[in-house]
Amino acid sequence: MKISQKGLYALQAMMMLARHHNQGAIRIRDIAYEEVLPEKFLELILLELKNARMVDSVRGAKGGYQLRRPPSEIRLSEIIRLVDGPLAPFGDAEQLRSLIDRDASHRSLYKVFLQVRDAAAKILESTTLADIIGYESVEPRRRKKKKHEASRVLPMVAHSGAKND
Amino acid sequence: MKISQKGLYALQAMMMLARHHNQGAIRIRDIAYEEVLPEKFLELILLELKNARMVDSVRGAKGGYQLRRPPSEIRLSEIIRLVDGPLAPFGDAEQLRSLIDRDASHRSLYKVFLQVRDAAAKILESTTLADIIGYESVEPRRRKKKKHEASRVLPMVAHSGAKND
DNA sequence: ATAAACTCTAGTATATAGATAGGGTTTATG
DNA sequence: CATAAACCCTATCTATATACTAGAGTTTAT
Repeated sequence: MKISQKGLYALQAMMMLARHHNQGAIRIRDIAYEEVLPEKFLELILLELKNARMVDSVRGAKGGYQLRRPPSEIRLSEIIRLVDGPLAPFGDAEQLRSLIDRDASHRSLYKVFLQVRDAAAKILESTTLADIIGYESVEPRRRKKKKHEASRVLPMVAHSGAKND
Repeated sequence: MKISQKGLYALQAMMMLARHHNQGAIRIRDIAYEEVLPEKFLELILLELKNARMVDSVRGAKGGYQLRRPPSEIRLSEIIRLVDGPLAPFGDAEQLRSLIDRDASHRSLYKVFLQVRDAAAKILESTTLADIIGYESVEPRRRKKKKHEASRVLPMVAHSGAKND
């Protein structure tokens, strides 16, 4: 899975709308300004998000966009899948499972691909917009922090390999 | 990270060479035939693998390619990074760490990207060619096949709101 | 000498990415 | 009810990447 510039814009726009949740409709122009995104391109992205029923639009003067569900119910995986396609590094999960069943000589390779996909899915399906917005939202209820996802303030600099990619 | 067709070809070629390790130089033609890959395209890929010192070539008549190191010392991550670039879903690990340090308003988002990258790296850096040519020997886990999803003729299906990615 | 085989530089067709342009439609508001 | 604000929608454009193909050049076994 590759997250494109467009995918990043979509995530940023959704984060912005999450920060302004239940403040009514937000204009494209304001999203573009606050997140520093190309306005006309953002328009297309928001249209796509609307057609996917992740946001609602209000047309006409005083119009704009707003989240259709609370930030805590919008997973990063939804946004990424919509804009950039499957989370699998090759094909999609169903294709991989099919190849694992049918292609004996590359079975183990496809199993590894599926492992990678599952690892990504696990992270992106369990992270919501509420988890990643700095917040101070007008949301009535506070977000509860789960113990096992301790707030890591420092960057994870000590990871597996020494490589940068 | 996205694995391209070319990346898949590279992995398949390396798996073939691993299966024939220390059987001397293998001709491009034989790799292409056994793995069913376009010969001239494969030629370019092998050249790239050679320049990256992952394989050795023997020129002239009776020439061919062979692995430079034993299969157990060649990680899938090396091959993928060479052909398809960084494992991170966006940018590379160094860029992400820099963004985490500098871009306060998107810090948490980039942290998630880095988590995804680390998860992929963990898998791909710990899996070697020896692990995946194993001929059912090293079976990490069995996939159980459901009967109703048995035969499928894999269409390259466009992604929509599917659950399969 | 010759043919087998890798080496290397180009070229090509198609798709995707990342936008921009502009007219159409809807709606608040005075 | 006129008008401007704002979303809606289709079209177009440029650059780059992807997935190959072609062919001349070089090396080496026999």
